[in-house]
Amino acid sequence: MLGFACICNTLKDSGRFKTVTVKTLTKLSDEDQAKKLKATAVDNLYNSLQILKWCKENDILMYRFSSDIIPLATYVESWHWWEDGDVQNMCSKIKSFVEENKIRISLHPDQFCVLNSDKPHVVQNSIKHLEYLNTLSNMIGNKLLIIHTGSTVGGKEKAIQRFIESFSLLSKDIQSKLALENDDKSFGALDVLPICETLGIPMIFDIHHFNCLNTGESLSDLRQRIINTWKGRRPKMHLSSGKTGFNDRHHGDYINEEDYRAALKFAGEDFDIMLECKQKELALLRIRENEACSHTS
DNA sequence: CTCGGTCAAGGATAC
DNA sequence: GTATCCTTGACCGAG
Repeated sequence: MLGFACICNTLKDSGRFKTVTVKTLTKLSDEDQAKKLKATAVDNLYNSLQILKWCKENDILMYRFSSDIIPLATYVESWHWWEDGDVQNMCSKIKSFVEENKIRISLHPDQFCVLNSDKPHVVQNSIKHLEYLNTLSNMIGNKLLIIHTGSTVGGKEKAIQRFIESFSLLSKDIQSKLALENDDKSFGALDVLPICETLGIPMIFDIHHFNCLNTGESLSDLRQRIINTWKGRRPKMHLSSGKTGFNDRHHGDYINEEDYRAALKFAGEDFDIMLECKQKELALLRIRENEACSHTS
């Protein structure tokens, strides 16, 4: 099964997300601030639902939500978004739709969520960010929050220890949703696997990140260990192509043929594949077209 | 209207 | 320490 992330180009404006800047917000009265934040949040939730419906119509049953649905979620104290009736209403519509259609959903915190930072305030902010995403997750029926290990300050060993310490500070609810993904610069598959095994959380295998960062380990050696971290749940992996070549860290617009074949080979019958390329759903549709062509020829 | 500098949030790197 | 870049999509002020 294939899925895509965040934006749906096909839906034009209703396939994207709006946000609010602090600069704009501070020019408004308290009342107008709440109005603006609410209008944006409800709009973003509505658009998320439109994308899910589009997915269903197109037989795409895996989707990753934008993490920016609630604007300035952990920054503004004046509006309790989770207590807003209209927000709750939109969330429950999303939750029902996801459950009825068995769509596999997930959320990624942004890059500034660094659980293993050496700066205590950064860890606190990261936990706040995860708490926001966890609350939203419970409202829309999401069970998977995918994060990276984070910083390497002080060396990888110490950084991993800090990650494990921060993990222990999280609520059980958040812990049960977290999955850890290998990255392309610092923490490779062989760094992430032991952390996942220690903490008992699933590992998201990103095959493009693996291509950018590995120490010569073979895919076949990793495969079963990764599957084991999912403890019977169906594993999920990420796929993208380098913009200018095999191990260019920048993501390309589409998935190229060789990368797709390699991912399919790794996935076998076991993994769902989340596409992470610039052209989102268009890349997924292109893969399908190519497969249809090769079947008929 | 379009364009391009800017934006809550962190980190890595070079000096 | 400080400056600068990484990186993403949308904002927003200038023209």
